Amino acid sequence: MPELPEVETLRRQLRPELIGRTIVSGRAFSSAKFTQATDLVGVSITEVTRRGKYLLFELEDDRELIVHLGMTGQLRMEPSAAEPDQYERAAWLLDDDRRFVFRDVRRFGRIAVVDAGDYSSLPTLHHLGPEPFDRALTGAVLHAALRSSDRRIKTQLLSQRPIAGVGNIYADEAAWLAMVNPTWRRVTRPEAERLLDALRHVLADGIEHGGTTLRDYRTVDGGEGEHQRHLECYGRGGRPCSRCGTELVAKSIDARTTTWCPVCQRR
DNA sequence: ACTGTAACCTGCAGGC
DNA sequence: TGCCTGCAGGTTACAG
Repeated sequence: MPELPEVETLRRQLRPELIGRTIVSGRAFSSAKFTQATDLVGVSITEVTRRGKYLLFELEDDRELIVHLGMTGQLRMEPSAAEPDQYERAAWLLDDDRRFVFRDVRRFGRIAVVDAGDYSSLPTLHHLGPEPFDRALTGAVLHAALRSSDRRIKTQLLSQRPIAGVGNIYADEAAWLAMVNPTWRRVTRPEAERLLDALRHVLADGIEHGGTTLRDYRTVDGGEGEHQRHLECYGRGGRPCSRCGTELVAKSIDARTTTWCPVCQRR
């Protein structure tokens, strides 16, 4: 499910519910990916932040609870009496008699409890690139980052190194908007400028629309996002480009389906 | 240090 | 109806 707009939507919804709440107890599905959820007893949440696709719950004891949603993760608030379903992977009982629940059908998600700021156990977070809306991230900075590798632009974006939080949907959307071909291995400085503008544009739109619900993604209240109604490129292979009418092409690029317009996204 | 590939999981849609 | 294959918002371990 979850790219930056989906995770940011959840962060904004969870923050007022969780700040100041004390975790009474935690339970977890019996897999090392989730069992650290049980390490939190009698500790309160002081802030809810985000880096890329990672949700960070700051705790009063200078630790952080980190949640990554994988492909199918969901976060919910429930009354403590609610029946857990078979896909619940972690749940925390709060001092207001509600449960904060992590549900994840495919179990690609992950729960970690770390000392504040110590991300060495999560390689992608540890080496995460700048936030898309960080003012220090300029076209020149993105250009330099993309030049440091010969991998395809799409692959580099998905690596989380040049910029944080971009996944398959928003990578295809931004490349289309910027008229940059995702299969290129190098971009010019002006192309990098356009790509950064486009990334910011599609991510901001995604947040504005509460995220993209294709299958599993749900907001905290169980609702769907709206951004799937605004997609111009992702998932539209074989259909006409809304800019020029040419049939969009979909091919597997480094094992991820990638869609682009062979006319607009051409030099 | 970097890169490509397989692996981790389950559900669902489409073809036969 | 049922079986089989391929595909899905991601990250990470491992081999070269």
